[in-house]
Amino acid sequence: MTKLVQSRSVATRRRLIDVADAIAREAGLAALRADAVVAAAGVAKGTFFSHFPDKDHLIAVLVAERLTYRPGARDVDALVAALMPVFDVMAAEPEVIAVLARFSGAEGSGAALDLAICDILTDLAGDLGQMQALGAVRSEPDALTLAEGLFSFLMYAAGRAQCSLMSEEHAARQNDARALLIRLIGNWLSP
Amino acid sequence: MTKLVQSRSVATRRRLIDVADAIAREAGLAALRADAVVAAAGVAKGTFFSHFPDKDHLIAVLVAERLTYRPGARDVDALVAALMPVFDVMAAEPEVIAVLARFSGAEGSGAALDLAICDILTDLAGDLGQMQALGAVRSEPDALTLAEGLFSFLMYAAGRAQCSLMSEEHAARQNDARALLIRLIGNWLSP
DNA sequence: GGAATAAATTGACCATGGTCACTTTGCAAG
DNA sequence: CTTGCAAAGTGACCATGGTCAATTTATTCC
Repeated sequence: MTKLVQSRSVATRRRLIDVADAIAREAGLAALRADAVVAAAGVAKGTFFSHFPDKDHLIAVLVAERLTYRPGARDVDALVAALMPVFDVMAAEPEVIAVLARFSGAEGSGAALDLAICDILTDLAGDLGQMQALGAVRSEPDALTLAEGLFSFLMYAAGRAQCSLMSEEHAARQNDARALLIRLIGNWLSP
Repeated sequence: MTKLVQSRSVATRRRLIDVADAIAREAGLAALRADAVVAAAGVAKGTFFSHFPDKDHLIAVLVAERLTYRPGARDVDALVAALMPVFDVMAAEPEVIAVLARFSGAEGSGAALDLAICDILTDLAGDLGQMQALGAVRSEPDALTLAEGLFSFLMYAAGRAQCSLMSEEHAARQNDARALLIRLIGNWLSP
């Protein structure tokens, strides 16, 4: 009664993801076209959508592979530093937030992304638990709740970082959002 | 050098919004089709997109009109109660979150939605300022920062409330998300 | 090997959002 | 009134995401 997946299938799936990742890194997620992926991967359109319910699910996989949190922080500054790579990925392109907003909740929708987020929350909660024991952060809400709060700040600040305009002003907004994020985190964790 | 907008134009725009709102309330935002709006409003497709850069901008207007916060809360419980209508709107349909995620940041993108959110943040900050003076909430971060934190919790919890499945399980998730939200808010505001 | 069944893939086709060169309408000055 | 110009509106057309009945490829069992 198991599904029985052929190796050919996982290879095709892998190829689709890799090709899409290459295009996305080259031209940005916004420029990702299903046709282009399909052409570069050497498969038909239908194959794409038999592997992913829709394009966003593929993007979710790409985003999931980008989102990584390195655990080990034992004070707030280190934690903030460790969260910056996550924030940078979130704030880099509007599509990331769109996909996060769509899949960050409903278990079983964005599969890969769900898992990635879940992992991050777990790792974060782990670190926060340690920090609570050390008295580095407030002890009142449980570590997981603290972690969820942090994650919501990340998403909010990343949304704030988006800007339709270019370079200079964009950089300014990024900094604004980063400052906002750090302020929120500080106040959220302080004992 | 002012733009000079004809009354005919504002009438058309209003009609588009009203028609779209009617359809959205009847069949849901997900079922909103540009063609349907255009047909019901009695205008051509091009007119739609000369009034709104894309469909999301129209949806943003609809959402903006739904989002309202009644100021006046002087303790945390009252505040939570006052935020529930906002949460309900956010959590009602996935499209709401999508549009919020896209427009909640970049000033000048979602115009109407930007303003609505800005209003809410201002009103919230006002109430929080009063509450700080009364000692009902922590006084350390400024009221606006507290308000932004609350808003980020709202969005996060609303995202969590989404579920691909139906009625019963959906209701359960809604409650989970609501409990999460209340927990986050409580810990965020407690002195 | 050769059915029989299941998994994977195909590509023509459709739905829908969005564009743009052109037409029509409103308005102000002569 | 008419002429000129800007605002508003039009609809054929295009781009792209997504569908599905039909086809090809793998696997299992005899």
